[in-house]
Amino acid sequence: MSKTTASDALRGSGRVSAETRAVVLGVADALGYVPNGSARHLRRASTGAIGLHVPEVLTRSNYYMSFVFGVVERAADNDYDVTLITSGRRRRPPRVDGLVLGDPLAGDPVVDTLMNAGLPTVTCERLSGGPEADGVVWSEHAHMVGELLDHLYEAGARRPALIVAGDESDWAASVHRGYRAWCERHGPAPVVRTVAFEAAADEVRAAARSLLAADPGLDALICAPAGSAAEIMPVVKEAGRAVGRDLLLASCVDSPAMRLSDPPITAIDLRPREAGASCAELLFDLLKGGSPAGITRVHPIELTVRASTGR
Amino acid sequence: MSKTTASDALRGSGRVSAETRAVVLGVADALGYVPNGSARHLRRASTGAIGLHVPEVLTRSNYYMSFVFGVVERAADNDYDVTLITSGRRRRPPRVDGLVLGDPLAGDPVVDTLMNAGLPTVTCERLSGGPEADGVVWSEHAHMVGELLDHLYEAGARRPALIVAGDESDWAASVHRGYRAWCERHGPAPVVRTVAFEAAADEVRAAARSLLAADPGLDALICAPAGSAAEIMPVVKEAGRAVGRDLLLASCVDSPAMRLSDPPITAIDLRPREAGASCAELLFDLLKGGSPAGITRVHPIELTVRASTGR
DNA sequence: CCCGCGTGCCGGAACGTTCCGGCATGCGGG
DNA sequence: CCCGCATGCCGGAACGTTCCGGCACGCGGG
Repeated sequence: MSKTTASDALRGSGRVSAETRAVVLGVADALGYVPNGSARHLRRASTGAIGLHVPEVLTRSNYYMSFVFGVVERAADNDYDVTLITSGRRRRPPRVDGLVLGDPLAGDPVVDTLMNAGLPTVTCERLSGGPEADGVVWSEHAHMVGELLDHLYEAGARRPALIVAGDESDWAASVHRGYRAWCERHGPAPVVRTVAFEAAADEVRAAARSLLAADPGLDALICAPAGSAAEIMPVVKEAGRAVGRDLLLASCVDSPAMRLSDPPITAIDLRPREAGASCAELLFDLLKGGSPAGITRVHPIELTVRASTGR
Repeated sequence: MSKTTASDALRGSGRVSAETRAVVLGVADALGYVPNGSARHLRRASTGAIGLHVPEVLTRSNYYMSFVFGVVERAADNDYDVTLITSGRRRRPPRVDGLVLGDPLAGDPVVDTLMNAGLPTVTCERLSGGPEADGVVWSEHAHMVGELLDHLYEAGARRPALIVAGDESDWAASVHRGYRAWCERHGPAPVVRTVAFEAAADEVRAAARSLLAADPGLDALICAPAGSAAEIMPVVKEAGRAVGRDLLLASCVDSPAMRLSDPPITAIDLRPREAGASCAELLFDLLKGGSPAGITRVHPIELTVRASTGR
């Protein structure tokens, strides 16, 4: 019983008779053998892990939490570990076989470093401005914002405004674009306020206040940043407006806070867990050579209508 | 120039003259040399990574998100990677040097597996019932709940009730214990409703509704589960109560949702990021042999008073 | 009978690092 | 002068796995 035979039996490779394999598996199990990852990866010139980076945004959205769990789940299916990469002081290139970047922000130094690490990389949404990743999973936000605006229009809104983050995030840029395109098609002049991607509630509230004060004719408001639609509720009340009645309100990111708001807020369900899984899956396809570099996949999203847009 | 000398120079070990070291470092830098982690770990019989598990709770709290970032940050300081371990189908023991378990729930099969993996382990809060981890970081929740109740008492509350998760979480158990101890000291009969650790909003609301209906004399309510205090707002209004006036409301877990609620809700700031960092730090102390197994550390928490308890 | 081939198994090298022991040199003290 | 020791450097083995090439055996066909 040589190590080679044992190795072949355990991995199901090479030429081993069925009975020998059974014996090997039995013994391995009895001895509680577990292969040494470092040795395996040394030999195979791989690491058995993928890196995951998400913007460190401390909002009340569970978007990234779900996204992360999606990535980890799919990685586990492929017998890969997931190593978190944060924006802290970075040392040498991370010891991983590939990278998943959730919502990479243009200008983020960590993102730049990672994109230039020479590793197979998948981004969730494009990195605007920068180089294209080897794989991209994206959703049709612009289109979906159009559908959302159609829905608001049907519910009676004629002057919808938008609060959105800046263009460093491709997601925000798409939302913005979709909004302007819709306005172009349907006549109303765009009314937009831009806030920081990681905007605190105060900033979003100030934007909402300014919008409501500037234009009393405003009859609908789309709050793009995660969780922010719920946060501007007090401002709306303060302005004497009733959400779902004389002001329709919607969010571009669904979350429990939307469902549980009073009234519940219409939102776009980005299905973050599935998005994470899709990113991981695409990365493994790239690693296995099953997909060519430069591939993109569309991740479907859904509009969830609630009382805040007049049911 | 032998590999040994190069290795010694790069790691700053062995006997190498200053000038040789300088040369080695210079060349390594020029060539863009980065040591192979697998080979290093194979030789050293380590993995260079720690495992991190948190309950997969999809609430609107950013507690675990912050906790995770705290762990990753401190691990990076120690040149360690962090591998996420979720509740998905587990395979062989994870390839890590140690484990951090955030809020391990008694009866969680993944937690049991990890605790029995024979790896150095640190838990944030105890694992009630199970074996003790090699290191524990905990906070004085029971005491802090006492302080919170003192504060409510000063604000006029005489019949405070509690909504809390079950005892599978040591945190919830401590909160519960602190509440009962305070009642013991101050006279009022305890009024408690228990919900699931991962309770959805509906369940918490039902508990709140039941409490308010059962006892009209109730003048304060502590909602322990993360985020839930904000979620029961509609129920309170529905019952014709005014938060901060005739019903004081507080949460045992602070979050943006508490700060941004209307009125803002008094809450206990658990300082999750620091808690994560503390767990990682304790684990590294254990790994280095600097601390004996069985050690515990107290993580300080703070009461943040807001308008929901009458300013 | 002999050759060729398929099957089952194995030895050895290789992956890149660390560590143990040893060698050469130079210097100071007895 | 010789011995001992400190310093600087190095060779080789080892970590546990995978993979290449090869060996032995049995069988079927020419």
